[in-house]
Amino acid sequence: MPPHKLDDIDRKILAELQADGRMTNVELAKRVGISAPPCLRRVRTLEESGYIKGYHAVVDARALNFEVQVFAMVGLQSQAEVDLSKFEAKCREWPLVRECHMLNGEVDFILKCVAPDLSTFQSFLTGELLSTENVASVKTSLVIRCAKDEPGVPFEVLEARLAQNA
Amino acid sequence: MPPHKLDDIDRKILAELQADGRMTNVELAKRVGISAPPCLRRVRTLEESGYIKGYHAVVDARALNFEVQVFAMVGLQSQAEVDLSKFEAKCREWPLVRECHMLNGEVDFILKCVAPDLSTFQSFLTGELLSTENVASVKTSLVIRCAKDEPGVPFEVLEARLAQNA
DNA sequence: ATCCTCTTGAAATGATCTTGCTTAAATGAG
DNA sequence: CTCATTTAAGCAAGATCATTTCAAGAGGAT
Repeated sequence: MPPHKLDDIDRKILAELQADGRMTNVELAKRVGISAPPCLRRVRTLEESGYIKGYHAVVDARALNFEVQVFAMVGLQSQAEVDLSKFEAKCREWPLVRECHMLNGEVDFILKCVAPDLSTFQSFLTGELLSTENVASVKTSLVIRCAKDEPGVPFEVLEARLAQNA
Repeated sequence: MPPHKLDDIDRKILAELQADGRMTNVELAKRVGISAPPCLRRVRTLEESGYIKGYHAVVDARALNFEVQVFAMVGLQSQAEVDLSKFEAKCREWPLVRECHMLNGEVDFILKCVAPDLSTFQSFLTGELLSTENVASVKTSLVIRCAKDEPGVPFEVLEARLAQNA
């Protein structure tokens, strides 16, 4: 159910819910300029057709004593599809690994990891990551601080493109 | 208002809302084992004390024609605090840059970027990023595919640690 | 022009949110 | 150990919101 042309209102809904996922439907309807029932129908449609993949609360990791965030650049020995998939499956099992992206270039994967402290991460690194078969090299970088963290789509850019094509 | 000791119920609430940020309060209350009013009070407290930093809908970037995702490793010439801050401010202004993390090691920053297509990204890269003062080097890697993307805290790990300390 | 389809908005109903109050349990001082 | 204090739970009520139903209007095709 992927196609389903979006109109301006749909995009506004997506932008609003991306900014505040707990907004009530009446508030959302008011902001996008339609009444509540059609607004709710649109939201449901956007959910069912996959434009909205879920809703999440952003929890402060540091407040929960996860002090350490690390990017790990991983190189594998074999890049055969089977081996790539095996490594990805491992990543999905490791709770400390929150993101796993396959890249082009010299590095095969980049992982974003969290841990309560450095020693916890180190034991994961040596005990799990580095001792996984097919892992050739791992280069890690500690996150000192985060200047921006806004996952999602820049709707400003999207609107600009649409205005241009009109 | 950062302190405010969390108990088991609070952690359950955080875990549930991280998994489904749009859950109704009565459903949440049922899951964590208390009635609705105290549950809502706890959620409000968690929000006000900063444990919950916000709620967001996850929008499918690809469905909105953002086909390209790139990690950019940036090195600066000067690492004086003023210059670091200047670069971070730039990143906050660039809509294509969704995340900006300062790292230790040879690379100063890692950026996660999105773009509708490669050419859009390339013009951003050459026209903006590379022509910014103080930027010494940029190495980019295209994301081929994403095997895991679960921002947030691994509550399984948190619970395991607490059980151990008990 | 007429029918068909699709979407909207108003109204109604049921569920949820939210507040104030009461009560019970936990904590500490004497 | 007892009592005062504090903290949080549950209950009940009104307000708000979600969701369904349905009639009406816009747009397209015949």
